[in-house]
Amino acid sequence: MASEQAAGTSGRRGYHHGDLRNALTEAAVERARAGGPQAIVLREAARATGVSSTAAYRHFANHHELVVAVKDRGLAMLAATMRAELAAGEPCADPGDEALRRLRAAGLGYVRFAFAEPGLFRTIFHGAAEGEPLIGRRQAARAAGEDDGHLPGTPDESEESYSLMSQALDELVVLGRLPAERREYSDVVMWSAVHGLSVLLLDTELAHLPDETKADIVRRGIDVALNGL
Amino acid sequence: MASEQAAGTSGRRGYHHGDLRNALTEAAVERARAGGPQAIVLREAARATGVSSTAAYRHFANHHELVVAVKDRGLAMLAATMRAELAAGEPCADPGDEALRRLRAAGLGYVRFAFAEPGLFRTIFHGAAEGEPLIGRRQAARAAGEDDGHLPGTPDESEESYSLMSQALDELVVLGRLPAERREYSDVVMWSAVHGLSVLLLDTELAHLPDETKADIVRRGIDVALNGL
DNA sequence: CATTGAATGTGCGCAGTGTCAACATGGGGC
DNA sequence: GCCCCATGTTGACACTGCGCACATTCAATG
Repeated sequence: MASEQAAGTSGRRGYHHGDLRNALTEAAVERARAGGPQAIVLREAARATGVSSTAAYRHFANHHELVVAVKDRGLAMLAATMRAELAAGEPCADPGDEALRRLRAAGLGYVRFAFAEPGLFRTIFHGAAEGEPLIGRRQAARAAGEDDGHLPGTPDESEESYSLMSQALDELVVLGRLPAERREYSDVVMWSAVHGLSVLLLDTELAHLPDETKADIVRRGIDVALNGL
Repeated sequence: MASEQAAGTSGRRGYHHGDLRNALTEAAVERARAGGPQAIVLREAARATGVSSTAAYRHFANHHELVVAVKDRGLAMLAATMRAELAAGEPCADPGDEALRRLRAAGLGYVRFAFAEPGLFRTIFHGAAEGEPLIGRRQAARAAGEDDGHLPGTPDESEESYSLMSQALDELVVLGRLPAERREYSDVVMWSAVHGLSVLLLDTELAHLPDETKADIVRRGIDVALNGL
């Protein structure tokens, strides 16, 4: 009866699937890529995986947990895109220029991901109405003991996409390219700049602009942020 | 049978309601304020208005149109908040300073609205998956003839929240506080800055920060944008 | 190796949603 | 005064998330 999934791929060995949670998540990711967070429907994911709807509830307490799983995947892909953007450009000789290049590349990677995977991007930032932890959920792994200079409430370092920008900013301070007193909140402001660009160019009439114009706007936006810092 | 609505308020005079579309929209706005876009449910709005669910389809082609109506109201309230913020501060003597003050106030008003009405704010920017006109839908009123320097795809002037910032920028150029060659895209960048701040401080763990910290971040963010321009 | 209990998957049912089709009503124009 | 059409109503369909009772399998234990 299992129509869609060929038993070959990480297959179900009989009655038990073997990796249902992952399979469901993957199916959900696929839907989210195509249709955004609204397209994540538990029953459909189950159907696509060739399993009954209620089976999903053995691996996710409710629909929302499925969405959270998709968010995590999206976050990982976002970080990967940013890392790729970092690696793409060639390093600058001067350490200060290099740190700046990395900051800019991180921001660009952020926006690029939003454009490349709008469905996932929208899914990542969705449904935060009830103060749920949207980013950096993996903090559970770290005991809540140490009191570093870490701004509480900020995405913790385990969230790579955030730390990529944050680290570059730290370097800029060390290298004297950014006055230390302006370091505070700079990470959040930088993040907010690229996020705002992404959202507006994606979910607004600005989305209808030709791609080159969008690219110009993004460049301008990032420049403004870097200048302003 | 009509349980909730007292027949007093703009009442139904018998079988026909008289102003159903508005009544439904208002009910929907109320739900959106409390629970964001997801809370806009057509049947509920009808129920709250004391009317059958399908009656709504005489005024809205589908659920989405109801949401659009709520968006429009939200947009109007956003503009009102920004205008209020403009009027709140006292004007500066120097025209240049004044234009700058207005730009800053407009941005601040934007963020303030997001904080004051998160549900509506989220509703305004929601579900743009299929290139729908999110902002400035009233453009239908204006024939598509004249070719001003208006960047096509940009929210048109009828969208007040946008034009408030745009006008302030124009004044800055006229008064020589902003080089003309940097004027292009400045509006979008400014908009994106305040939007990014709003979204992140609302739909992220940053939402858990104490209010004063958030205010600091917003100030910093706006300063960075203004500086960078 | 047989048994047994927990993990996993199935079927069925409930409440709630968006939407459509067929019918009822009543207010405004001839 | 009559008739038409905008407006509102009832009933139904397909779909969703989710809970409950039952079926099956896997793995550990005697």
